[in-house]
Amino acid sequence: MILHIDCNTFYASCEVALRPDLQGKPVAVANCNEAGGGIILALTKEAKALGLKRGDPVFKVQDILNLHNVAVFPANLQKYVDISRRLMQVVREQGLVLNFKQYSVDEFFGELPLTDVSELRETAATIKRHIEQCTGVPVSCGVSLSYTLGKVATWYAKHYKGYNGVCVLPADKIETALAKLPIEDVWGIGRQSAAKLQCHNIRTALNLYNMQEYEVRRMLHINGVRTWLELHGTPSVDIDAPVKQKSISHSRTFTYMTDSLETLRSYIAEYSVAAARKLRDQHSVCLSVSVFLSTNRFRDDLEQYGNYATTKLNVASADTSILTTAALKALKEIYRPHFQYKKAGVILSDITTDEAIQLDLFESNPEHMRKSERLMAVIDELTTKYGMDTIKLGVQTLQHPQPNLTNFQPLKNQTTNINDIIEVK
DNA sequence: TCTGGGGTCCTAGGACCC
DNA sequence: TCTGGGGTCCTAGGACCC
Repeated sequence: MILHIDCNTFYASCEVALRPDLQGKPVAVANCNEAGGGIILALTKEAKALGLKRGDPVFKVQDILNLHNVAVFPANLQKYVDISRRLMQVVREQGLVLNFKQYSVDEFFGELPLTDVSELRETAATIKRHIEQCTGVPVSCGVSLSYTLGKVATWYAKHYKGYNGVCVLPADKIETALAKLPIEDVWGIGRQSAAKLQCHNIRTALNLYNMQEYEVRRMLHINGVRTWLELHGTPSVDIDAPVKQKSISHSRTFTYMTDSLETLRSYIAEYSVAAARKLRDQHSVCLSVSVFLSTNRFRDDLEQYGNYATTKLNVASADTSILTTAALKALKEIYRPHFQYKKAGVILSDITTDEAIQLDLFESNPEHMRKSERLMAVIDELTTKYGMDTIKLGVQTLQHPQPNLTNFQPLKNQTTNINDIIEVK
């Protein structure tokens, strides 16, 4: 049987786990620590009770946040990744789950070599307790015949209190469970597919389950068929994460609109530096550097413009200055004066491993490449040890404002910085 | 529904080959 | 002049996920 584990309000739970004094209090995590305007990413149930919702723009709910003194944390992905790694580790050490894999930062799949329903439920409950004790993060568990059905079981574990966070869905209960599940809550059925299906009066997961395979294929193509097979108990989705990412991007929505090329150059340089670092961290190089720009899509009183361009490199690289130069060249191609820009980003693609770089017949200089590698290694070491601001390109000139919140929490790296470590008295 | 960010895979159509 | 058949590769756009 497939086990699915989903962390409850993961980002918020991580912050509370490292700040026990906030247990039972309203806590929000928002991505408002950098240049972005920011939206709410995660909320504890106490914060949800105030009417706050995931996706709310921070500026719109600022009054509620301040009135109820909600603790707002800037999103700190590295910390959440560390805690999810710890979760992986404690489950593997416990040894009850086979083939335990990470699907996303807060979701996991594995296999339980059991058939008896009550045994499955007890084992899943044991795993849940162990995770919560070792990480401080509450989780929900679902067990069934396939990945999608495992997620269906977890949906029940979360939506019905009586399950206490653990739901086992055996073969003879599948149809009953699918009958109460809205079609748009099925994993793999997004907004577009849900709308299409609803036009054909397919409103629940059971309606989809009862369709013929060829009908599903015609409407939703191969991925729809995979979901359909999963609902019928045949594991068909690939949950194995690729070893290396095939594209790496870094983008932000700016706090203020700007029409200045100099400002945009500074943003694009900063995003290139960040993307190049991610590229080196996975020991890759890239051949394509793309840049995109757009105006504020929510301001219909202003003229809209959006575009992107790609610079192809002759030799694959992960050198910050080479990638930044390429990005600035692409920016120059698409920049038009007199527009108010709100968002920009850099995307690195055509990624390959840094172990076998195809040289350019005429232009490559192995000596330069060795120097570049050493320089990047030194920069990465410095910024890891002393912070990202330690050494910068000349074109990076930006300062970032802080949001205007009474209970805004300082960025703390309890999992990586000895000075931020949690104190136990 | 709406002031995020970062990914993946699939499909259709065009350009090209023999 | 005659209205084939069988491929590959690339790209943009769309759909999905967290």
